[in-house]
Amino acid sequence: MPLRQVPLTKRGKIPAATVARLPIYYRALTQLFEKGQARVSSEELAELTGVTSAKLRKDLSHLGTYGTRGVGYEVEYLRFQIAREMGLNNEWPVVIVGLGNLGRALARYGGFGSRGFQIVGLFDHDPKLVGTKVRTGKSEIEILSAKELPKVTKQVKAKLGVIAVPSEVAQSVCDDLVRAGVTSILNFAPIHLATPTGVDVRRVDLASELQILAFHEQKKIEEKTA
Amino acid sequence: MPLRQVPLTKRGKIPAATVARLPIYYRALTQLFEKGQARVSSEELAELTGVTSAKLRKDLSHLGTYGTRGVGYEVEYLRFQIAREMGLNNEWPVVIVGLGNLGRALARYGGFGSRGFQIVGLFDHDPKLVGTKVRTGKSEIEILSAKELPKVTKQVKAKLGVIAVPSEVAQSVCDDLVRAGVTSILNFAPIHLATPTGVDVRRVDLASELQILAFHEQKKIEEKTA
DNA sequence: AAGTGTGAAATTGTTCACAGCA
DNA sequence: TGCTGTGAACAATTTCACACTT
Repeated sequence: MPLRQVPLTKRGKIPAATVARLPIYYRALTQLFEKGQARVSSEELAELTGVTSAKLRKDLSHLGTYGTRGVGYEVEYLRFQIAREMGLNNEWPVVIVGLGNLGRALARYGGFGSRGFQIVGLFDHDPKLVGTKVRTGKSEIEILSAKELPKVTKQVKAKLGVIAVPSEVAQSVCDDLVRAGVTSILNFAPIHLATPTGVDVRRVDLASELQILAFHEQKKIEEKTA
Repeated sequence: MPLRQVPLTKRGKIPAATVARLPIYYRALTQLFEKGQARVSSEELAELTGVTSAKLRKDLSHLGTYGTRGVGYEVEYLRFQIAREMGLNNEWPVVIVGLGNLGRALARYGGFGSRGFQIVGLFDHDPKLVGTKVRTGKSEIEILSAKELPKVTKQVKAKLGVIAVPSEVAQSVCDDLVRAGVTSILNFAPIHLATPTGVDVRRVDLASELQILAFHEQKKIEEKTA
């Protein structure tokens, strides 16, 4: 009987709403850590991240009991626990498909390269782009033809893929990625991608975000003229 | 007593979760419209947008009763109603602050300029960028010094602002925008912005999205080794 | 005394299932 | 007959408030 792996947490499923907030907490804790602050209260961390202190405590309680009553949380320790829970101590290989304005911005964006993610493949089907190089965080990386996608993605064992191509080809790119073994996709095309179960897709839609804000703006105006 | 404005809907507050999905429906309806399809069922539109048909019908029921039992929805009519509800028939002036990789990608991104949003101001404090021009959808627009932000933003009456600057200066840029009359902010900096009540902020955090995916990836791996 | 951890209550969002209309 | 619109059941999330620990 093999020795059972030490459980990462007290094995309760973490609610999706909580998972979506962990990166924000992680970010704030990193700032505090870099500032040299050793301890933080739920009240202070909540303030910093724009949630209520009760919500923050409830969120953290799903990971384990990492605080001290009457005192607060150790910044470094809590930061480490969140990183571990989120898998940020691993280095995740990521491929990006589509290197137009947005794709190139993403490739160059330091935030990806720096924390747990390494860009290992850039693909585009525009012959003018293929062969050119893009400076990502630390290194330069060459844009490959979209035809190379299946082979290269399998080779580097990338499980995470970013889609930054026009809507019309997004589904077909998605299919290629899934066939190549990608099981988590960040989709910047403003359409719904059909995927087999087991593949996670998160959509980031820049125009939608503005539209949601416009909706609220309109409500503000209506209130005034009501 | 002035004549009361015709109410846009049967005046019930639309749930936030529904509002967040309206842009997706709108997008799909636009596609159908451009394809020349006149009618659509909740089942078909749901499929296209990745929601269940029951959820879709419930969402639409908050706007009004725009369908026909036994038949479905008129694509063009429903599209118009959603656009109206979201304020997309207005043209919203938008300013973008920060024209690094991401800001420039946003400025050039056709999706903004095309539907209901017009970029009316670009600001950066890097002297190397100030004075250069960026091609947005239809026109070219010059990057102005961040010092001009308060004056120009007020002048053009922009209520929507996009923040694409480094975290360290995001709060101060936010304060400037709010003072200049902006009441809705799309924030790409990975920090929480403190704003007065009445100002809406939506945060889009690219690294967070990848981290959430990494979390799910890790769970998949744990399942296999469990 | 201070501040976490957590049941219980309240709120919000989703799914079900079917009445009602074209 | 087919498909919408919607109450009612259910599920998820947030908030409350306080027992508990240091």
